[in-house]
Amino acid sequence: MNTVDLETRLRTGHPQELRLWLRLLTLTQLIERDLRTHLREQFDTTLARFDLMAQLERVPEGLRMSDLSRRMMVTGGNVTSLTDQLVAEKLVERVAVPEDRRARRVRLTPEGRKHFSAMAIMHEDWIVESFGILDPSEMNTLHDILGKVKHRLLERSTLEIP
Amino acid sequence: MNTVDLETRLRTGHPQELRLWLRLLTLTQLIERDLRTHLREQFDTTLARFDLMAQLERVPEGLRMSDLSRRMMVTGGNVTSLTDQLVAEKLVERVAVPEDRRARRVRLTPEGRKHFSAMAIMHEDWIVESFGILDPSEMNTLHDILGKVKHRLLERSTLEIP
DNA sequence: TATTGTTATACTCTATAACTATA
DNA sequence: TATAGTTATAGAGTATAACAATA
Repeated sequence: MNTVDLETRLRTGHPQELRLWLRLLTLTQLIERDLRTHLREQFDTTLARFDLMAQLERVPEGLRMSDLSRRMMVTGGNVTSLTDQLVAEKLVERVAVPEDRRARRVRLTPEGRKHFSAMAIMHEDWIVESFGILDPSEMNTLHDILGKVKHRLLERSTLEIP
Repeated sequence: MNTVDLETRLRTGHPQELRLWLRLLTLTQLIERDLRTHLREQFDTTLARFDLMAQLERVPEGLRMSDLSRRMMVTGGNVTSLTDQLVAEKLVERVAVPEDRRARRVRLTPEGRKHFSAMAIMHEDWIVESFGILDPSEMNTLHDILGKVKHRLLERSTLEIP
């Protein structure tokens, strides 16, 4: 790909925040595209399905549809659709919730867990490779500063909900 | 490929790069969703159309379809489609390129320029608001560190093109 | 009545590939 | 032959709204 990109149009006169945002957006798009390609070519899956499985990975008993929806920040209908696909692939299963007969929990099958582990290792490698130019202190700094922005945005949207 | 056994790898916890990536992705998604909502509600447009107009803003004579494609990092068919929409709204226009009768240049119409200015002001405000919690030196640091990663990724993908 | 999850639908964004008209 | 742009199509991702079952 060429080095001309979204940022090119910016010269002077734009606030620092805007330059920062465009850099953030460009970088995220670059990495995300890479990940999608890798996931499709090597595991015939998508980022959304991978993310759903990642949510389930450390919760052996599974998560409710509503939990998945909240954690993945997408609406319920989408979680149903993604779950249907993964059920068809026998990678996750829906189980009843005794306390609430409306709800269902979704959890990885043994096969799904195994499959996810293989994907996760590759995924980590791709990510490590992407950020490989940074030293640990730079990564820490980045993580912390991004955290400040993220937490403020989350606070704000929570306040707007009522 | 990786021959480290699955369990060993999983027990060591997630690398710093992965935590960093998830934070970057979440934050970008939060801001992007916000922007899309604002652009739809207040200007009845999309981020892709906004981006296309932003590319044209500082190039009064316009850009070729191929330039737009490269700068926006999307394939040509998409640029044609986005341009069609903006032409229908009378915000951009296609003009002939005398030196090459296959090519066309796309440029903002006077109306498009005026409309874009209004959007750009609001857009900047939303972005400034999003990053408002950071002080200038933090923004600088962020910008620089992100730049290192971005430029490395771009170099890498450029090398892969031939 | 409110909530959990499902179904149905529609739109945006994107890639791929076949096509045309020039070069 | 190669390039610029278009057309057609498909799939991912998402939101909205109406709905059924249960609380």
